[in-house]
Amino acid sequence: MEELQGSSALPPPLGADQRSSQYYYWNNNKSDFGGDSAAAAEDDGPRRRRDSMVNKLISTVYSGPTISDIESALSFTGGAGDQLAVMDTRSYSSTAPVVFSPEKVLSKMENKYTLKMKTTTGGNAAAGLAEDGYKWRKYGQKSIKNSPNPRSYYRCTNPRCNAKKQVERATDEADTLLVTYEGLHLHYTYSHFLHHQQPPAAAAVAPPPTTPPASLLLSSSSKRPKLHPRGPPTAASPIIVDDDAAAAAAADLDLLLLLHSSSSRSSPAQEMSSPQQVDGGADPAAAASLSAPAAGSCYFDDAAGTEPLVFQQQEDYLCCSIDEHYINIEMDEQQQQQMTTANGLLEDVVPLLVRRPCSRSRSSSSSSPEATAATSSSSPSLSTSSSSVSWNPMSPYIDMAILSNIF
DNA sequence: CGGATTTGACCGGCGC
DNA sequence: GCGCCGGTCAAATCCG
Ligand SMILES: [Zn+2]
Repeated sequence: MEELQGSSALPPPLGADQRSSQYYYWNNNKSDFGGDSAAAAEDDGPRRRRDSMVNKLISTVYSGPTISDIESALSFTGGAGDQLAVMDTRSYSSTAPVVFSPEKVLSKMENKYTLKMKTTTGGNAAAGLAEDGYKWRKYGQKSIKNSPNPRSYYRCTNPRCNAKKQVERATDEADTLLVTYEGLHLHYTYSHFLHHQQPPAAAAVAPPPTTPPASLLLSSSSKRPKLHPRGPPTAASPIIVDDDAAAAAAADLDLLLLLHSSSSRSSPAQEMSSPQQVDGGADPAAAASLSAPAAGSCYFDDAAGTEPLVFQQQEDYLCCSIDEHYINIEMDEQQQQQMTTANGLLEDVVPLLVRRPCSRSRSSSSSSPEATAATSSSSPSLSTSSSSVSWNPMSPYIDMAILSNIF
């Protein structure tokens, strides 16, 4: 794995292609990143900046889409650009039958978001997992037009999961990786089980009590889907339980579990408020750093809000703020720990968090260094300490849809 | 031997 | 319609 970039060539700064549209696109400014996974090799040097620095850098880098993009994207969902979120929520709402086909839903809308993270190795590496807790199999690598670094493509190894991610190294910062996630995992992370000790099998089979009848929603498409030549995959039908599947899924709890657990932490009622309402004013600049050692910033991929928004999770579990370009998420290590273990992944959780509007604040915290030196063998390892995320506006809706079906 | 990578071919979308 | 490009496939290869 590794290798890659010899990179010498250097890219013009810029700009060459940028499209902003409703798909994804991250920083257009500096257009190169790089990539590849594996963390490999990097590490040297004096690069260990404070996270705030990182955030700063990251922030300066972004120059993507704007509010209009969001709107257009949103309109796609049927809204007029603003509060449609609420509407959507409603429509999906509770009354909906418990039938939903993740495959369908997921395929329908784009669900992508990118994270910028420093390369650091985390403990998961040892377990052979990526920093994000999932296990990925690389299925391709390609060099990108104006980027010196190649982009690698990974797919979740879980047979019934079609989550994908692409990784490239940031152009200028060797220690920064841009990871774009696409699709939600239909299962818990492996680390989740690991942390719960107990044989995975046992854990998998015995979902937490609080769990809704998630088992009923397991995808019936057990392992077949993957590794199979392009067959009419979409034949997806409502999901039905399939004991088989359940059994097979060692680490395969349903997505629902994940969503449920994370959402349970906040008042559902609040969820109804419009997720992306824009409120003018607010100076992003005013940032109060919380006592969060770790912070990450996220920005919309295709849609960068122009107005600062801030969302905060209720139990002060997390705090997110969105300024012109990104959403900053703050949490301490403990929280991160929880997020990545008990609740699934940051990756999955983020979209949910964003749905909770709240007070505004900005982040700028520094995090504790903590990096472990290990090197992971599988997929790139990233540090959880700081990351910026950007996702397509659409993604929240997916969650919403699913959630509402649950509640 | 099985699973993960590597890597060039293949393909579909898009802009010209 | 053509060619550029990013994303995937898949055969060959690597590795434990
Ligand atoms: Zn997965």
